[in-house]
Amino acid sequence: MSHHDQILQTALQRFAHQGIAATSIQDVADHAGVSKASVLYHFSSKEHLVDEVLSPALKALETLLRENQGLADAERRSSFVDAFVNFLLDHRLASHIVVTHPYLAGSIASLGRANQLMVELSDAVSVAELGETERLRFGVAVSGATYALVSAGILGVDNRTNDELRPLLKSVLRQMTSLD
Amino acid sequence: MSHHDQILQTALQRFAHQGIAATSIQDVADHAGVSKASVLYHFSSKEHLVDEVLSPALKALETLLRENQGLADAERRSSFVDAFVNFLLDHRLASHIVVTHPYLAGSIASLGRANQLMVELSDAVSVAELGETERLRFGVAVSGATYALVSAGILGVDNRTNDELRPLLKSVLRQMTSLD
DNA sequence: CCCCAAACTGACCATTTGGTCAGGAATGGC
DNA sequence: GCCATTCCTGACCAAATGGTCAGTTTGGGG
Repeated sequence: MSHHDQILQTALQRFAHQGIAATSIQDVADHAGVSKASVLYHFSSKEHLVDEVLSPALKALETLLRENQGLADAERRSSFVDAFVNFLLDHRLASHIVVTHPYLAGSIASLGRANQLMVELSDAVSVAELGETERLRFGVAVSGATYALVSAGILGVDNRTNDELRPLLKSVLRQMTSLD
Repeated sequence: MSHHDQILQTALQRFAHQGIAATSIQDVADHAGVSKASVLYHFSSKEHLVDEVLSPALKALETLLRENQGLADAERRSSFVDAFVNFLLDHRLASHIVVTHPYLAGSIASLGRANQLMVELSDAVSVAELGETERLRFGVAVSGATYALVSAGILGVDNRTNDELRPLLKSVLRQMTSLD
């Protein structure tokens, strides 16, 4: 693997494991086996490094949102639940980073964008015909799935493989959002 | 208000608003209107300051856990849901801090303790008689409520007062955990 | 009024941070 | 073999951080 990609992958793990603020460029460099100056050669600043790290997850989230506009009927909400679970499982570390850094949204572009997408996502869910209770239920289910997957150990769930987890989580979310 | 309490209250807000790592002692001092040395006079280190800030929420969580041992039957789970919603609404900022700083659990005692309590809490929920699906559903509901309340704006929910939110959230959680 | 302990502070320190820069390897096209 | 471009690094810098300390202010009890 190229140094470029090695740094990206290491940074993803370090940011998710220690938090962005507590992860210095030096720390990323050490764990990636390169010099600190090399990290800054490939990614001109720490902020750009975070942006590149989150980029794949952001693209996936944008696609998910584009393809699930207006979840008016139960059928579309059902397909949305499936797609969202897939997204979470495919981008667990990136989701962890986004969820645990709401306060950096103002200073790091990609985190701001991620939060914006989450708002759009909740808007898409909050179509008028759903009542207040139903909206809250849907929101709690979606954010619950996010947090449950993202937080280590709390549910004793993270020692499962993605493939074990996928159908279980989809089933639970369908029940909770009254899709079954 | 005494300087001591003024610093505590300011620190709670700053930690929740900016994250612990990104909030310097100087920052807390400035916003509290005291000197940095004064902060370190009252709380001998940043770590101790965090501990004191989280202390009331931790005590409340310990009480909640003690009074809801073994949620074997539906009745007890019902009272647990109510108590947990009350806890979240009474300690929103502290919950925010705990939820967004899982990676500091190893270096800050109170955050470690908070995570430990969350594990105990999920253990208490995971009684044997509940099936795998039910456990996951209960966990998603609880963590969903946590995250929904804690994350600003995502659900458009945080401009409500606690008193508006309390019955709504309790109702939703009861539905989701099949208590109604 | 005096005194002493508690409260508070400015100055200071070692360390770490994000970032710059000038220069040294490596690499591929000619 | 040579050259240019890309890759990579050690040395360096200004700023900020957590924390110490010696000393000043403050306020209540005798």
